[in-house]
Amino acid sequence: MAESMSGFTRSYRCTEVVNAKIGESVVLMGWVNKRRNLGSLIFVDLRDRTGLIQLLFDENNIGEEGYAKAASLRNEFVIAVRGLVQKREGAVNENLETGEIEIKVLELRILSESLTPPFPIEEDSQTRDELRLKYRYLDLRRPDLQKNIILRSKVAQSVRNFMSSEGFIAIETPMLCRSTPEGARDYLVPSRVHPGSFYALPQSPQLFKQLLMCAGYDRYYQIARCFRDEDLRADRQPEFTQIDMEFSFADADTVMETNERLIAHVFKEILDIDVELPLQRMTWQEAMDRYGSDKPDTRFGMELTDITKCVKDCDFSVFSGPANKEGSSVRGICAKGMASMPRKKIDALVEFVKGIGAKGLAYLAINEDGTYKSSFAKFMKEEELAEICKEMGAEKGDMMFFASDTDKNVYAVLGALRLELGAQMGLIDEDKFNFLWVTEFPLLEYSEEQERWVAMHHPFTMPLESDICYLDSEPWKARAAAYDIVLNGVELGGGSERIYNPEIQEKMFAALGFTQEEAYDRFGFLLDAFKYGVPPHAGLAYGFDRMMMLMTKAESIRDVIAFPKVKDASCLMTGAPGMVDEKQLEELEIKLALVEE
RNA sequence: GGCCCAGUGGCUCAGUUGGUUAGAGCGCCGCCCUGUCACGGCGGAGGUCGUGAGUUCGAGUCUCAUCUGGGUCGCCA
Repeated sequence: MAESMSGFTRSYRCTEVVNAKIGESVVLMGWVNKRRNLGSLIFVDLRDRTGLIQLLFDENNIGEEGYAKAASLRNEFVIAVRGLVQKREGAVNENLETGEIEIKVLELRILSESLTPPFPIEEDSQTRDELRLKYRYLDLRRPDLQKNIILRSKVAQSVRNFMSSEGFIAIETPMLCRSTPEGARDYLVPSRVHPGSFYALPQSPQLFKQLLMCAGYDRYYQIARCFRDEDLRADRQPEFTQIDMEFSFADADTVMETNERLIAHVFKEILDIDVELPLQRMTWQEAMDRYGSDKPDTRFGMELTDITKCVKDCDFSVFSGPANKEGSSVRGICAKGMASMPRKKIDALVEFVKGIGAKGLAYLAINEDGTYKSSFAKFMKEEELAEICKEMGAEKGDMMFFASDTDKNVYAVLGALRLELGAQMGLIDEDKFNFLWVTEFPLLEYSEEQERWVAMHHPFTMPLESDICYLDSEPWKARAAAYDIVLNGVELGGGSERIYNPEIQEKMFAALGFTQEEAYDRFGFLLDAFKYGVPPHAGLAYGFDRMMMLMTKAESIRDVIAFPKVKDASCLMTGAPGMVDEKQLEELEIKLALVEE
């Protein structure tokens, strides 16, 4: 039977009862974490979000009836106790924050009973995700998850404090928006008042924050929920949170400088980590050439080397073909001391890169005796091999891998292989936090699917001033005044200077293949706004969930979000998304035409 | 949409080349126990192996399909 807590007022959370409270009469409430019944003595570990404290039930203190009630306690019962804080008579528990004390219970109330939980409520859960997510409210009781969720709150508060102190104004932007044609798929919300019309949930507050700059708010920020109807990943949820900001009268340098201080502030306050400023900066081209990635993990070396010029004239057509083709190249990475890598492991790496889109993987090892072990040496002259080794900086005992293809594919393959080898060889220092800025992204990238150029960042990104001249004739050559902040090989956030000149904006739309009408139909309100006095502006947005993953070293984004969704974007706890009543559809004037497989 | 991995009592797993009543630890239930904290001791309940079909004298074990979850490629301005 559930009892009332009437007359009881909780005096502390569990671990707030410290040694100094010995002798004090306290009221505690929480969950039964563990009971140990010794016959004439019962110990209960009481748990709340702060941790554990031991309760002692002794018939001499609590009476026969109270003792019987204590014996009936089971895990996850919610109880209230009144008692005295005392120094433990038995051994101290070194593993417990409150290990030197315990509560001699004088009165017990069972506020709520519990079924036996479907899985243990404990740290480092071994239970499969499916079950944990179905009973998320139980999973969220586990200390490690509580730690992450509470840390998330602290980080958000730390960000707010910093932004506020820098003169940023917190403004909320709409969740019911207009669907935009660029970018990810939108989540759509049907309008009842306008049958056949739909709102879209925001993929980001991009346009609204730019309009806030037009409106003179000068500096804006928001911890904003965003939505993208795309497939999930270990670090991607359909709804996610951005730390979003925009600056007026500011350029890229101001945005980067301010955000470096934000990062340093948060990491110092939350993790007591000193981030050395200024952060390293690297152009996109340099990042691709050195790491094969626009979000390089700089915690280890093993950088890419371009050997195109070494193999231009060789007889190995896999190399010489791309080596003599515009936009293609041959590049390699050198795994130090891995020459004796067994055949089986090499084959596994070949399979790995095939998954990235490589046709194959060439390798060249220099054995300790100076001879070669290679998949292609037989096609090459001795001096050509020596030239490659020299260019690669390889020595006896080293293993080299090569990719030859379009630059894009070579970067992708070697970038991924580098990370894989780095992990396999234990080169990554997990305690490091390596930040850097990647700058000067290409303005456009070609979409094979849409068979046109699309904005790499978004269509409102300012080209570098020096590259504006390319917009009319060769827009693919233009670089953007865009920047990403990267941490340990993860894109933490990104931003850009924005176009505030309607003429440049129209050129941009033209480069993207929009007609004047299409551009005005979708973004007319923004283009119009630019006609009424718009300050130069720039901004940035962080993926807050990813930031939390890195700060907590979580392997899955689900470990830093209270109620995450699974791979097919459904919620195992609530069953969302679900069917709706016929009546609801009627009101929306929507008829389903489900296609049967 | 493609590829890969997993699915055996409440939880986590084991289950030999397909062969008689499918095992273990934890948890759960009962009894005993005054200082435990992974409490201890004794006893007990509980699964037909995600689902369906097939191969076979015989399938947890092989085949196919399917469902569920995870990872990844495509996708994610």
